[in-house]
Amino acid sequence: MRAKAQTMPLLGELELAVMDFLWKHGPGDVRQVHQAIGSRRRITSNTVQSALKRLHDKGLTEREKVSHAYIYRAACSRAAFHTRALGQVVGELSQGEADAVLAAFVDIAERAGAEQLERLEALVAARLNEPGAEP
Amino acid sequence: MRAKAQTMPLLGELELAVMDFLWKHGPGDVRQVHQAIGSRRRITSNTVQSALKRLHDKGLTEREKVSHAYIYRAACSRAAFHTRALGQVVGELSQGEADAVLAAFVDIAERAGAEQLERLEALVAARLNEPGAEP
DNA sequence: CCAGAACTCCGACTGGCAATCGGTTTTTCA
DNA sequence: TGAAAAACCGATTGCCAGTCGGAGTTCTGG
Repeated sequence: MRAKAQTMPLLGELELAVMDFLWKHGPGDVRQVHQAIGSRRRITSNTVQSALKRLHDKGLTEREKVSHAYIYRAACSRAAFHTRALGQVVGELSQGEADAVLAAFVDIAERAGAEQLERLEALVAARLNEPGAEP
Repeated sequence: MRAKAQTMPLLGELELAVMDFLWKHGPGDVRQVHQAIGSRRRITSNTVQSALKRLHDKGLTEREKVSHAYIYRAACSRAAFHTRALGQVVGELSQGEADAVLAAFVDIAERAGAEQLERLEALVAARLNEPGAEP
């Protein structure tokens, strides 16, 4: 029964919320993360800790033991994560149909507003002009 | 235990293969699909039928009973599906960070080759010039 | 020095989904 | 009418996220 094996980079909702917190507010311990996103969900800090742990197992967070508690921080930037996640989905979709994926993305950008299309245009232009450069 | 609830458009590997077949070769019955993608995987046609059925439950295939057998066909174009799937992932990722997603996508396009970047540029330009128009 | 607070770890359970079949019923048609 | 082809149903397996409870571990203040 294969399927989700190579699908590692996709996260659950709580996991994503946790990463979001780390990206927005920087490193934090379980208490802080739970305070920020866990308490309003009515979940125990244990649940938050499990999420942090799973994220750590997946290599998405790094941690450092400060006294007796771990301080977690995102192991990659939001941008890098986006690239990985999108890349994965795109890879699954574009079985030799790269064009279709490009078109689909442009659709989405357009739907998000004309200004997004313009931003996209600018980004592409920038890349075309100067190759090489990553986060 | 929420999480994958709104994540409907994401498919398993077999399901994706089945959709791929339908997009490439047009409508087909269980036998044909199994012949094409199931036999080389050493799975019974029952398994293929289950996949087709699940896809039908999800609204991704439509079917018509021809004599006693169903003829399945994709309920949406590959492009539409790509747009939905990508849109979903993008939506999950871009919690107010639309820009980052755009940049990530450009990264991917670039990684796929400079010609992809140029295609992307062309697509964007086309959209900017004439708004409105879809398959 | 020690009790209790603050943490971490581990394991269990639930719910859900894809894959995969086997067995049963229904439909065809020679 | 009876065998063959199909559809349908339901069970099983594996995996994963979410959620805790409880059992150790480490501080820390009195």
